[in-house]
Amino acid sequence: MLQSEIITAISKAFLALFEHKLDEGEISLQPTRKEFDGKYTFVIFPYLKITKSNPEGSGKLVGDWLLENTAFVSNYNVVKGFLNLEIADQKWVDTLSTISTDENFGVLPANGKKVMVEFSSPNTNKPLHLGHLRNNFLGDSTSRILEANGYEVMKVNLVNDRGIHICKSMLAYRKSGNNETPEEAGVKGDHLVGKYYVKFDQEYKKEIATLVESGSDPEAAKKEAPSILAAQDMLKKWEEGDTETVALWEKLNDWVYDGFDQTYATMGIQFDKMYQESKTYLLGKDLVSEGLDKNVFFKKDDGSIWVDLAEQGMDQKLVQRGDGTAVYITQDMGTCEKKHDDFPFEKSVYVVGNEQDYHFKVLFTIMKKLGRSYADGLYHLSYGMVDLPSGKMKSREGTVVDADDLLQEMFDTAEKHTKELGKIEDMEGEEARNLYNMLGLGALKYFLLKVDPKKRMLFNPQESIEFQGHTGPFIQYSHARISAIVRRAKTLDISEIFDTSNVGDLNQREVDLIYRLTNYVAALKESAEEYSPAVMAQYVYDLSKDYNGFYQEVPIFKEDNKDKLSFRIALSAATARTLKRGMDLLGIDVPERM
RNA sequence: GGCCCCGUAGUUCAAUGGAUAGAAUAGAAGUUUCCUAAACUUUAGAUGCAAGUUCGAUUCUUGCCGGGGCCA
Repeated sequence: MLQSEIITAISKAFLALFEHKLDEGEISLQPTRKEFDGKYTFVIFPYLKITKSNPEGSGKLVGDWLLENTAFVSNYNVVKGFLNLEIADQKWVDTLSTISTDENFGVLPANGKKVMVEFSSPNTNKPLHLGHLRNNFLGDSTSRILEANGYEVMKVNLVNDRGIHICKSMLAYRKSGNNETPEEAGVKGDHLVGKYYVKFDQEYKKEIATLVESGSDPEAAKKEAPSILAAQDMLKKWEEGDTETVALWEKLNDWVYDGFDQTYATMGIQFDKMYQESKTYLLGKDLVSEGLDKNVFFKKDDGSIWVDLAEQGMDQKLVQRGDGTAVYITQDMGTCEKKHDDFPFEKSVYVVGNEQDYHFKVLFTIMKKLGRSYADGLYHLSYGMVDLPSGKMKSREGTVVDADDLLQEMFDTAEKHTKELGKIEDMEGEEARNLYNMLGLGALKYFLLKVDPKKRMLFNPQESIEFQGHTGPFIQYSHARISAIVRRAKTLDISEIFDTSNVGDLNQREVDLIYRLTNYVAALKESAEEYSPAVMAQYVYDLSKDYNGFYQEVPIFKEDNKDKLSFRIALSAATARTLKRGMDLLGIDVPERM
């Protein structure tokens, strides 16, 4: 809004002054640094060839033009090549008025484009862990941001429900499970199945040790151990459709799905569509023959089929084995095609860890070589691993943080903190419980989302449950405080909630805060571009911080501030709404009071 | 061995090639007649090393060092 008006004006200035058409896309404004006067800064250095003048002279020309030809630039100064613009108070007031009255502020109109977001992608042999949480929150938040940017979004979850890993759980269960059910065991279904996965691995390791003791080569022992042979045999049976095997598989998978459903519900995450690998793993073979026909792929002497990606700076990549069986990338090709058939997207985002960077690079290149028009819209939202202070998480070594346990711990901590503060003694059971969950989940989501997705991050359990500083609860608390002001304002007799005749001169804090509010749309767009909730997280945090500082300096209901009461209430209301909107894009609820 | 990602205050994170590298937290010192002190204010503290590109480099290029990942 305001930024784009300034950019348009600068573009006009260049046309008028230098007879040069400056594309609005290439003009960028930045916030003026605190130590200088002004609100927006236009850096003139890059345009000196166009202005054919020195930085100071060029800045003065543009500044003078803006001063004369716009109503909103009230003053300017030039320091070296930086043109600092000051904005008229009335413009800030008008801007706030727009934010306060526009019900759809910060939601861009539908653009008619479809985008699919795939995330979560759990395996059905064990429960969700901390790494999945980063994935889920990123996928969910990205979906919300894309939606707010006008896209029609479909959230999908491709469940890895087949393969050798699930056979391992099945084997161990059949051997020592005594047909126990999750109800009997008193645990969630996914945890029960995970238990047998661990059991299998213990047994398997013992067998290897025995074999090595009796003189086997360690590598060979891994392949010859009875357990692994049995698992492979079971996988074969499953693929052949053996009734008993499939029945066991279905039973265990159903339990796991039940468990996942509970966890997703706790996290507040839903999907529009589920894909199962058991139904998609045979896809892609027709694409292999298509690729052969089009000479995109080639066949080696042993019958195996490859693609040569040397042109793209990669190696040759196997797409089908000599015996005609598919490899991992084959089914991904097929699934990609199927997803597009189901939902003709312009963009498709895969939220998958960065250990698969190369895999997706290859996949997208192949789809492009096969001539798929949508291939340019394929995007791998790659994210780094979550480390613990003790080091890397390894499921086999039991150093994982279980998602359900962690969530519960967050809720418990929120309850403990809240009770210690003794603030909500008037809240009843249900309401208080909701608040604890809102706070615990908010703390966790914010902690995982505020970091640039592509970076590896450190998860410190102690810090994640902090409620002070750069955290979700800090923002939630700010929202609750502002809500209290708005509530109280309603009990006062204020004829006009936003009376512009009563504004007078704006102080610095007020301008800063409106300035911050206007950045919301910019943060929204930037997030969609980068698929980065981190940008939005930073935005809401800065807004909260500014508001708290504002209130400290300009208490709203203090006697000597009465003249601007309605204006400040409008400012508070707009801040609360924008905070809520931003937090919604992160998938974090904000309380009205806490 | 080949390719990819990451190295910023004690710690965890920021910074479209822009001005004196921002926050938070831990440390030091303060603030409550006014919304809800889960707050606010002040203070000290950092770009792995070495070159190059240019008006200007945390950012781009190259080499080295360190951490992680992928491919046989």
